[in-house]
Amino acid sequence: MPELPEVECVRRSLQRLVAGRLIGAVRVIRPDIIRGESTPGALLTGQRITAVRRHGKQLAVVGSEGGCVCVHLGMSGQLCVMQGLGTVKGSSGLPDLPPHTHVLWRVEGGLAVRFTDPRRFGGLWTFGDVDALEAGRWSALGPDALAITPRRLYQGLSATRRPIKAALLDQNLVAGLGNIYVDELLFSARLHPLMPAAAITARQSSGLVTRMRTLLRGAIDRGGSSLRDYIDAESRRGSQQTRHRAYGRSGKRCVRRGCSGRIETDQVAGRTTAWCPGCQRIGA
DNA sequence: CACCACCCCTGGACGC
DNA sequence: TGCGTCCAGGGGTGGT
Repeated sequence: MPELPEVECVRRSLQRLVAGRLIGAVRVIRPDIIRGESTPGALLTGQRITAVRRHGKQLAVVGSEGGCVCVHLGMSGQLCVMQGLGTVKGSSGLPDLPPHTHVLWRVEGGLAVRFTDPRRFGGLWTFGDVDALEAGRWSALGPDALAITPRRLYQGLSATRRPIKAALLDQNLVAGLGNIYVDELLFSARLHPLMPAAAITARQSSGLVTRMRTLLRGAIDRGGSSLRDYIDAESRRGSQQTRHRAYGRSGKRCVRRGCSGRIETDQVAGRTTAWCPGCQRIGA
């Protein structure tokens, strides 16, 4: 579900609400979504949350004893802070949890953080420390999409024969873009999704980096794209979906002034891809 | 090595 | 109302 802007919004809301607080207990409802050690200690019980970090679409909750839990939301995952758990609710003494809640952390101050994921494409990965996460799970990821340099993107794109859409979706090349934001980025840069990645010029590549930053930062400012079920850790929806110019606009008129094209869709790199045949070109 | 097809799961929208 | 089909923002893996 979530791409870089949505994951960053979750990170910020978690940071605001639970950073500095002590994790009191953890309840694991579905153990099979956890990879690595799944003891209470590995899940940060007894540790204070010192930071919530992000690389691409992945989050890492870091504990005061060095422990680290990497969270990947997949397509349908949510990390949500629940409030008002200071008092006992219901006869069971447990809060009403939404379906598909797999892990629940109790946090100091009557709070709880729940990980919910109906499709279970997401999951949790525990590490002894941040270094182990970076040397392990995050080591193959490319630079974060908000930090990649024009030179690095150019090198990455030049080295593959794939269409540019497939290359930009590859998290090992650049981390954080998904199907929505790649289509929006290519629309913004007027590049056709089937253009061979290696055909890009250094100039076009640095233009892509500039547009990528503007697009992603703007989306973060608007709280991300809420197409169906995306909400941040405070259950807030975003509004970036109202700004999409290619994604989800199949058959509609291109919004560019002077362009008479209609948005077309087809499968590229196994994903539904939307572009304007009028202003997105393979060459120049 | 690089790439593609396929698989993993559930829920919502739609057609009959 | 109910059932079948298709589709969805994620990634990993095995085969060519």
